[in-house]
Amino acid sequence: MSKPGLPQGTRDFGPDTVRKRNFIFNTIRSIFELYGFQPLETPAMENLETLMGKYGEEGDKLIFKILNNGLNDPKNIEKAKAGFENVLAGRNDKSITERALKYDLTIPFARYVAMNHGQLTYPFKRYQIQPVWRADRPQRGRYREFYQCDADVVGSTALLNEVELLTIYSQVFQKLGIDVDIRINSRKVLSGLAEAIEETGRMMDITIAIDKVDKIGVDGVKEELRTRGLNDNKIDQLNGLIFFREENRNASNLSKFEFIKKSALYNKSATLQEGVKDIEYIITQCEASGINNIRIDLTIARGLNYYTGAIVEVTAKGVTMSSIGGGGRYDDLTGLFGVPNVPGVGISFGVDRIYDVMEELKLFPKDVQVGTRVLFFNLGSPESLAAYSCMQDLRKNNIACELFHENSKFDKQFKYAEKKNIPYVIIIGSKELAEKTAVIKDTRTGEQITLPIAQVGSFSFL
RNA sequence: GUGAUCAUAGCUCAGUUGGUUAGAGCAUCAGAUUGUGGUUCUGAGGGUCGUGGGUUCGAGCCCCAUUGGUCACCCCA
Repeated sequence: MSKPGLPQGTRDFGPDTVRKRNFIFNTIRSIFELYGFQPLETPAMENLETLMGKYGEEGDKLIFKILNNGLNDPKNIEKAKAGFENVLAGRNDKSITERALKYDLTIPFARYVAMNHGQLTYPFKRYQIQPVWRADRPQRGRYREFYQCDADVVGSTALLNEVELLTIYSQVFQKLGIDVDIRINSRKVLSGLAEAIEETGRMMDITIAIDKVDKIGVDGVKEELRTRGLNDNKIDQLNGLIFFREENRNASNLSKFEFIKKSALYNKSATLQEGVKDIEYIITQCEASGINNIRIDLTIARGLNYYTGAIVEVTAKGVTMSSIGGGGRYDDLTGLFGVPNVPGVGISFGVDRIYDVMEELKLFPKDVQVGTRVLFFNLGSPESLAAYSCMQDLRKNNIACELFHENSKFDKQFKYAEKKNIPYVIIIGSKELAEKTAVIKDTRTGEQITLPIAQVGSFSFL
């Protein structure tokens, strides 16, 4: 038997980590609930065909496929061999695999909406907190199993939904203490730009290229556009807007809008105008309610295929970590599953990256580590029986406590309390037992008081 | 999927051009100290050097493969 291990890109979470993660989950969940979203859960696996083709070419490659059972059954072997040839040719084959681990929460949600659209009350607002899996090569901030926390609204085209979702972003990150940039763009703007330079078919090429401006700079983007088949004339037309980002990074949103509207391309595409107006509305509304960390950014693209309207991406300031949240509007996601005309918009929180950011910036409050509030010392048989009954009284009052498992030295029992970050110890020894008292000690301050045992239950362990 | 880099005690790491029984700090356990901890002192346990091959008289060190971590690309939460 060799040493046990974990599959690449997966992790165990110890007690401390789980508590910190729960702090994030609880924060997000409470805000989702506050805004009227309802919980939903879907299976870890979906039928492969539900997922395929929804995330772009790259996305399809990263879907974890599940091998069918019973391939070695004599009656399946011939079919499996033929199917495997198909797989080797780079295609999927139902005789080999027909299920896969879910890749995100949005597509399974769309599948759910399509299956239940008759029963749902629209607009349907749901939130979902579950793991997803991607067969990516792991690196910083990238895992093969990670949690997403999504909130989506389907059945409404109102931009008010976008405003509300952005408000949720703002509020959650404020509660977590993370200073963030929320960048917004619209697929309409991107496709409008492609339309304006008469390259409608190259919209993805254009967006992928300009999305890299942070990394490779303006000249790099131009080169990338060139290799993706745009001629210099068209690149120059886009150039103004690419430079727009570089040179006016910190300009106000208002001046950015003016800049875009002045652009020669603006009048060439109704889609572009529509996109700009959408964003203008969203930002104006957000700013009106005091949210001022949303910036228009023409270079965010978002890789997922299904977005059609506003798109948004959240990054943390002060750390080198890619986006910790993202989302956008999709006009017809359920159409892929046979139910047309159900528009939606949603956001996602990447809990694992949020965790990494909070760890790096030391943003977790100290008290998330407190589980047990009171440790009863074990000082012998009759003493521990008295302690046990006192402890049960506290537990009835909802105070988490435990009795040290054996009669060990004081030193050892104190160290246990210290390690587990337990704020109070209660000492009932032979002297206290005789006097029917207990010593309550605050391990943080070292202060201690002696109380009659009967009064311990009414002590406030803060 | 492509490329780079790393892997030595529970943790963080030393380990010289390949040379005898592989070290330190922290942690753990025991004792100095049998009712008030986090200090100090003394001692102890713990590693077939990620795994599998190879070169060599001899490998923690060199070579190949493999697994895992990290980083970049691709892409993304």
